[in-house]
Amino acid sequence: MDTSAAPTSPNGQRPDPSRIERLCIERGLKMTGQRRLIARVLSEAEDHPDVEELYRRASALDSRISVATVYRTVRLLEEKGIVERRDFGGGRARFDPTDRGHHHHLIDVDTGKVIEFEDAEFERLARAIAERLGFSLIGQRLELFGRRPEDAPAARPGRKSGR
Amino acid sequence: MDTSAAPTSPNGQRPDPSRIERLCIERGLKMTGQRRLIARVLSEAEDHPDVEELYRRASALDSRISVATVYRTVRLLEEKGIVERRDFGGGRARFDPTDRGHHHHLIDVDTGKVIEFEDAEFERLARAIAERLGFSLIGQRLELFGRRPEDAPAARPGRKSGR
DNA sequence: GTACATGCAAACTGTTTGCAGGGCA
DNA sequence: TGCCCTGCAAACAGTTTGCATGTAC
Repeated sequence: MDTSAAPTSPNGQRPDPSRIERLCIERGLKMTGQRRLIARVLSEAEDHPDVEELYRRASALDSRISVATVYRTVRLLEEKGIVERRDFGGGRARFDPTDRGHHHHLIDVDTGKVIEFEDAEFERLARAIAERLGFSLIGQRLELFGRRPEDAPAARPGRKSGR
Repeated sequence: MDTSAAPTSPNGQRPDPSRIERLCIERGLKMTGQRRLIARVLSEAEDHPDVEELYRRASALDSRISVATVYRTVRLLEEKGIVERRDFGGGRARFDPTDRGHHHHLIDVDTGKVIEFEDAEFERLARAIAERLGFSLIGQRLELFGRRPEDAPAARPGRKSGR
């Protein structure tokens, strides 16, 4: 997509560290070529890729990487709080850099597209509900499934949650 | 848990159809011994069992059932809208009879226990958010993850659940 | 009687892990 | 240089499925 986004120093030096790479260094991770690669793919992603997709994109940039490494790296990043593991159904984990800020998702049931949103009132409400039940809120998961009123596809609310 | 809940006719006839079994019949499912068994286990469950747990409970009542059948039946019930598939993390699907009404879940991150709750304000808010984004709300998923404060006020047993 | 449900075990999918070799600090 | 990372493939867990047999309607 955005090949121009590969920042290279004037004389062919290593590209500038990506957003996520900088975070990795900050948290003291040893930066190998593979980790740098994954960091860059994640930095450039505007969606929520799963491991397979990360592997595909990383391989395209440099094929000397294996899925096992993607799994290990992604888990490491999760432990360091650099990405969050998401589950939108479909059985594969998807990943979301935390530095994009806290947000939730609305899934378009017709197209499968995922829209991010934030809502302060919801945050407040979630905390209030947890407290009402005698808990302090650690985390939350909110997903809305919606349909654009405009288009009227023949199909009924499809149930494509199969695995 | 509630073994006394096995309803038997005066003279040892077949137990009355369970809540879920009635729903199955309503939707035209062929009722075999195994399906009746699973229907009963689900009717009596007050938590959100996974397949393994359903299998365990069903086997205890009648060992002539296999996991494969539990998987197939549970999928069938989902297609018929009789149960909902849930994912509370941990990699196994858990099941929730729909006739218990619409509700959300708070998961105790320390014990794994699941507490059900409803909240009218949230329903309102969810619809409003979807509309704001240009969608009409089809479905939603809300899960809160919480921790009981150290000096826990030993919250009253509300609607408890989980495993 | 027939179409469909079941049990068994093998197949599949996503993910993790042991081991030998390689690379970063 | 030493420790950790990586690739490979085998191991795993949850779930699905093909086939022969059994059973509800």
